[in-house]
Parts: sequence; C-alpha cells; structure tokens
Amino acid sequence: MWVYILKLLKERDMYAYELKPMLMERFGFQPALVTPYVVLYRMERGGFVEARWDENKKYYKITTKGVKLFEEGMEYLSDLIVKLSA
Amino acid sequence: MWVYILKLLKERDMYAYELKPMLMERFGFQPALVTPYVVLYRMERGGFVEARWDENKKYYKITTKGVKLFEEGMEYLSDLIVKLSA
DNA sequence: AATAACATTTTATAACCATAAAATATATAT
DNA sequence: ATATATATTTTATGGTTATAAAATGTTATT
Repeated sequence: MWVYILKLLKERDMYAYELKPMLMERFGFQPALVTPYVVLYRMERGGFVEARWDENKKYYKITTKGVKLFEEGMEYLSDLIVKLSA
Repeated sequence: MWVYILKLLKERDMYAYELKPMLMERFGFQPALVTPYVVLYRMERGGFVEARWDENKKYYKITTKGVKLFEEGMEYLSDLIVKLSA
C-alpha cells in the first residue's frame, strides 16, 4: 500500500481522499476509504511524507526520506524478481 | 517466504531442514530454523505441496496447485514492477 | 554411554498492516 | 433546511506470517 501511495506522491502532491480512486485507476487496487488516511497518518509520523493545508484539504508531499524508502522498495522488488526468475 | 520455498521446490524435492541454508545461499535470506517447517506445514494443508518420507526425512514436492500459486505470485510481482516503474 | 548434530511437530506469540469503528466538519444539491 | 458527498482523525480489531516455545526421535561422533 505505502509503495503505491509513495509512487503517486512522487508525481504530485495529493490529499488522502483523492488517493482511493487514484489507486484503483493506476493500480487496479480498491482500498477502503479510510486506508489512505491511516497509511499517510503513519507515514507522516515516520517522516516519509509531510503535510500542508490548502483549501480545507490536507495535501501530502513525499520527503527525501520517503523517496529513499520508495527506491529501496523498488530495488528490493527488482532483486526479488531476478532471484525468482533465475 | 512461501515464494522462495516454492521456487526451490520447483527445482527439486527438498526437506525442511535443508531449506534454511538454501534460502540463505540463494536469496540471502536467513530464516529461523523452524520457519520452513511451519511454512511447509501450512502449505501442505493448503494443498500447495505434498510430502513423502525417504530415509527418515520428509521430502516435499510442489503440486500443480503450488505451481499455479507460484506463477500467479510472479505475475503479480511483474505487474507491480511495471506499474511502479511507469 | 553420552553428547552433539540432524530432523520434525504443533501451538502460541508478536509484529505488521488493511480495515472497522466512531467520531467530526465543510460544501453542494434538492 | 436537509440530505448527500466530500474530507479528516485516531483507536481498535482481525488476518496474515515469521518466529518462539516446548516437545520428541534419529544418526553420528567422542
């Protein structure tokens, strides 16, 4: 879940509510309404995203630490595929 | 974990005890001694592997259902990488 | 004979994570 | 005005999964 959300936040800042339809559209993944909220809630505490308020919406931006986490995740996945395909 | 184990069982039948060092060697993954036992124990109940005794060792063989699970897992991973790279 | 290494079983536990629950607040359409 | 859609918060819960726990039996070594 967090990988999907970080991927989208790398492209542009988003707020939790618009993530649900976006996750469906981009990844064919239908999360519960509340899921992006909880994931962002925890990622903010971890310093992987940071928030700002704009027009009564809480926009999240990925941090340097978040980008690093995403890239490590991608590397892990690539390695996994290579190892499982060999 | 189960993906790693199914991958190894696709190559040849193995028993739980030899899986631990194999998982390290092939995937750089060091599980606890008991982990392969528990994973195989559950996969047997799920019909993804089946067992036979040979020289006091319980050899596990991947089933058709297990191969299918592995291939679905691989497909899922490939799709994931494509989507996250796009 | 005794100790270490090999080999297995099954339940319980702890951590992780998506979702449920139960609130609250604003904006828009009827 | 009132229902509906949009938007958020935080704790609790339930499922999954690797590992801990606590046994037991066999084979090889000293």
